[in-house]
Amino acid sequence: MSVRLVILGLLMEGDKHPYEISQVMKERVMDHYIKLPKGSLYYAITQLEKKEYIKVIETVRECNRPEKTIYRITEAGREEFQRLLIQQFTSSERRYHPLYAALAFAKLGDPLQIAEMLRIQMEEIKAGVEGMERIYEEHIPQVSRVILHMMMGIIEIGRAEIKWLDRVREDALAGQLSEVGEPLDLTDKA
Amino acid sequence: MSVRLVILGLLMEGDKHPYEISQVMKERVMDHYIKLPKGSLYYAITQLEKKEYIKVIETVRECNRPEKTIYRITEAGREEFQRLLIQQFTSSERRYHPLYAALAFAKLGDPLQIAEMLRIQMEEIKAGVEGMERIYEEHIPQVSRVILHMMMGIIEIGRAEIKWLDRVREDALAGQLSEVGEPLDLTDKA
DNA sequence: TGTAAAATAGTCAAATTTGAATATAATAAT
DNA sequence: ATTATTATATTCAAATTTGACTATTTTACA
Repeated sequence: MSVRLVILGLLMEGDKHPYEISQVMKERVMDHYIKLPKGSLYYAITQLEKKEYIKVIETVRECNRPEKTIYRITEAGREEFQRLLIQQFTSSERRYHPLYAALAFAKLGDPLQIAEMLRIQMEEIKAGVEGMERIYEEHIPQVSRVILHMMMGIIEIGRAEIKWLDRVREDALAGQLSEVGEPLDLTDKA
Repeated sequence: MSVRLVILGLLMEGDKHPYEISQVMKERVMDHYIKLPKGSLYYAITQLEKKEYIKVIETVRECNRPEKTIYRITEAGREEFQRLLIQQFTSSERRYHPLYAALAFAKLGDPLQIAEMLRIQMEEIKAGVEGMERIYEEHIPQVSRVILHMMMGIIEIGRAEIKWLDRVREDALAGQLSEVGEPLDLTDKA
């Protein structure tokens, strides 16, 4: 799972406590492209410690704050990281867009309501793409090309989704979603 | 969750036993765009029955096969279906490509190995897209436009991913993934 | 004729994910 | 001065997912 990859990857740079991992991810806008809920973070930390891929270095208490438990990656952890990196690169996990399931049953819903919901979806995706475009521009001088590539991937996949949903929405507005035997017109109007 | 939507959606067409739901999904190639492992299917059935969205109609035993428990959707179930359909259409669940996490830590891996893994990924995606293109062509005369739209979405998102990964791979081969401050060249070479 | 594979139908323990709850301190706002 | 919000830091129960296992029948095939 990517959670472990991220934890080990960030610990490769230096010792950290779990909350700090979460912070670093935000600073580097990783939370925009990697999912890591807190529950999963602490759970994964426990698992990694059990398997001795990481170990506790010290527990610090500043002021009256809760204790911070600082972890360090072990030699076995570094090997595990390489394994996980390859696994992540070769993962053939399929991703299912929630709208696939929705569209599969669209005939049982109200076309105009569907058109409206698609419009909102498109706006959300557009907002996400524009946000990532800004982040991309800001990061050009600072980050490596591979990170820029990754961001550009998010942008272009988002753009493809918008084009796609725009066609579906037009059809919904025209009340043609349920028509059978009519091939789609895919001429690019953009 | 989409599992419940699918179960209720298929039961809207008529009574079925769990295994039959699984079969119908395969016949309609839904397994290509909706994830529904068996464990989750039976779990969801139990949950839906608890909440009385579906009820047992009869248990049949043919020959010496295991019993088939046949379910029917209730009136409350039909209402729940409409609720779930809207929820699915308005879901803003973000989808995280496994390669995002992989690329975020690519600097800690071997560039040539990464290029090779990206090549394999691209081939897998290409195979998926070509498979869906065939399914699309075959289904044109039989299914509603909304289903064609959905399939075309899968195809076009896949194509966008291939173009994206092709650029990343070129950079990996050129050993440029870790370079900082170099904007990407996005001129379309296709 | 034997035997391997695929289809039928479902169960279950274990791993994981989710999201809310806990507790305190610092900062901002009215 | 008081209230609200954000930040720090973690825990936990409950819901869900996974994937392997059970058991039988039918079909393919050598």
